Amino acid sequence: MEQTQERLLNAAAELFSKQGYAGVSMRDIARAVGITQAAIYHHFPNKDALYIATVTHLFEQHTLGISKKMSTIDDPAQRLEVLIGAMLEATEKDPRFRRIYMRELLEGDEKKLAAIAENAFTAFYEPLYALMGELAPDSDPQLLIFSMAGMIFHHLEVRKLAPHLPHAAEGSTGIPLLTSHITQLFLHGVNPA
Amino acid sequence: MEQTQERLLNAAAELFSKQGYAGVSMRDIARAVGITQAAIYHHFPNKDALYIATVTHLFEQHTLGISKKMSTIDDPAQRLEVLIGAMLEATEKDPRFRRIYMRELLEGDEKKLAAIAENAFTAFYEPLYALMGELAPDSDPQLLIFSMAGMIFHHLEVRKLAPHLPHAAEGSTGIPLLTSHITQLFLHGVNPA
DNA sequence: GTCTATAACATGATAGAC
DNA sequence: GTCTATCATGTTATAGAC
Repeated sequence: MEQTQERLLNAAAELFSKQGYAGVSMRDIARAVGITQAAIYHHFPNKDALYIATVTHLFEQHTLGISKKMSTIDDPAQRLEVLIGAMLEATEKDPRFRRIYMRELLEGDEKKLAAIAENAFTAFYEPLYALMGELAPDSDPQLLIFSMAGMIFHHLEVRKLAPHLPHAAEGSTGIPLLTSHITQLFLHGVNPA
Repeated sequence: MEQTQERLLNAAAELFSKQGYAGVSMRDIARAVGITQAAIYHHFPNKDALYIATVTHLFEQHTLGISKKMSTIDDPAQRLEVLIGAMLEATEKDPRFRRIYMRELLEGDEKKLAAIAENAFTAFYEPLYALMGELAPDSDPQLLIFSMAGMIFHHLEVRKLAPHLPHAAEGSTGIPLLTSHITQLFLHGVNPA
């Protein structure tokens, strides 16, 4: 069973994303996989390494498909819409990526953030950076990336809160609607002429 | 010293917002205030009660003067810029509110979120809703609010990660620059004609 | 590759002196 | 109101059998 490592990574992703690093014990993860806590140490040297491997694995899984989807499209505006739609779809289907990302921004120490940035994020970041350069050669690409990502993540993150606010929409907000909302806002602002 | 309770709440807010519930021990909080761990139990019956009191206190404190700042301005676009600037400034000056908000979105149960929405957000939410209605009568105000909030929060949240990404900007990104970036993007999109 | 056993330490909470 | 001392439990990690 070489696949134990894979199962560990998946169980860990589920637990860490929901309960955070400190909120999950090695026993919790072992129990989820059906082995004892000590056995984990055959696959990973310590909790920290398991966590970093988990995050890396999760980021790789998620960013790969999106990058591929983008690479076939020439028109920048169209590529943007595909990117936004793909990110929304991916993180709705599997919220673990988005939760870990948010968590790391909240409590990640410098060392963990550096590891994540290097191991998991750089490959995904480059095509985004290029896209923003094409869309708006005179703006700061990083600012644009962060604005886009902030909208995407927050719309999904806020779904649990939204129904409790005044003027709550009757139906739930679907991915296609969010995709076009964010794309239009990003391209043309609040009131397209 | 009746103020020990207040100091406990402030220290707890700082620590919980940074490290999460499970990531903070009663000893950590006690040390930050300069008393022993056992002494906390004179003020709060257990860790859970301390956490809930902390969040409530923080959200009450943060029932913002932002609404007031907005209320004096007639022009919607100008009001938007003031709002964005004020939110950026407030949550940079005291990141605890923003962090606890993000944290509650991540792991808050339905009951807590409902309480937060009603007690802390409704009063702040209404003028935003009105502003979006003025700016874009044909768009969904809630979607616009979430997009705006997502950008604001994410730009500040991502600051720790940004230096580790490729093409990292040389200088740090200041509030005035972020304010104009978000405002312009929100009003006119990526490439204002 | 997984187990049992255990070391070494951290944690939430309580008891009782002052 | 705060202290010291303590308890019971949970934690990461290691050692060694199978």
